[in-house]
Amino acid sequence: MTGYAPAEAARRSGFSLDTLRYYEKIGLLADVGRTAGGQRVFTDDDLSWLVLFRCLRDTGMPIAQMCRYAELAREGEHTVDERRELLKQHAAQVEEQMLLLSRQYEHLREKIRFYERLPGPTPETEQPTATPSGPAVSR
Amino acid sequence: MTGYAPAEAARRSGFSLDTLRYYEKIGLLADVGRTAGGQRVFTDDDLSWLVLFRCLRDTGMPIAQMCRYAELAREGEHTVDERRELLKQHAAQVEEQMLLLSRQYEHLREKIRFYERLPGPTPETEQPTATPSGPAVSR
DNA sequence: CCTTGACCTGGAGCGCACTCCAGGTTGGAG
DNA sequence: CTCCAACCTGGAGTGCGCTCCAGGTCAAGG
Repeated sequence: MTGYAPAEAARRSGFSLDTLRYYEKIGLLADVGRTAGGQRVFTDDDLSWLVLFRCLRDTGMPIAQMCRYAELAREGEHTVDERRELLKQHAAQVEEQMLLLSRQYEHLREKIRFYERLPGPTPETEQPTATPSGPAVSR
Repeated sequence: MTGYAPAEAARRSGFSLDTLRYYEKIGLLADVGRTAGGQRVFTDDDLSWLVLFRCLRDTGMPIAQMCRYAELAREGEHTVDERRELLKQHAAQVEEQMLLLSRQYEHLREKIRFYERLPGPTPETEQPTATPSGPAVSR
């Protein structure tokens, strides 16, 4: 019921005004209300969509796919299966992403440990990944 | 000692040929060897740099920062402190990133659970985030 | 020697997700 | 009623990280 002015919606969603307008322009966020004079009024429903978009965006979903999802949702109840599948597929990709990220994070930590084992600028050779910890070549 | 042809280096590093050339062009990868005729020859050292770049890239470090790191490394041993700090700062950002990612992943899972609780296309209203699970507004 | 596939260069182009701008309108406070 | 900050529109511009291209060169097998 409560309506939010653009600035307030931006503040609450964490998206910029321009991004909100952009999302509407490309049809990601549809049917945003307007005042008589044409200024946008965001509802709680719009806000919860934005929360979802933030979640999907933060997890790396491309905008095109978010559009697809939103479109399906607008099409009605008979698309729930497809929507669920879309989200499940995305979740699987996020899992992969998390795995890769934590693996690479470990490499990074190892490299930092290497730097911490040499207290000050020592003489001698410098290799980038030559933390003596295994074969340098990955895959 | 072993030298790798461009295609082999690409295969081993997982970067495309174009990307390897690009990295050299912008000075990220420096002093790549050449044959008499001008064709690149990658060393194991180059390869280990590429492994590092892959790690940093996969964890979201912008190229400019990788360049900074590489430049420092080329400057010599007196930059180890700065290099360590650079990596530590990045690691901190990666931690944040992982936290955000897993939090948003949880939201995603919750949404999927919501979809799984409704077995087939049910009638009635459809709300995007209206998993009855708390305030919709996240900030 | 000839062929052919891998390689070279400089530079243009691309896809994504915004972000910025000019020039005009709206609407609530005083 | 006046003011001015917040808003509107369409469209151009940006930053990043590649990716592609044309037109030429290299080098190993036959």
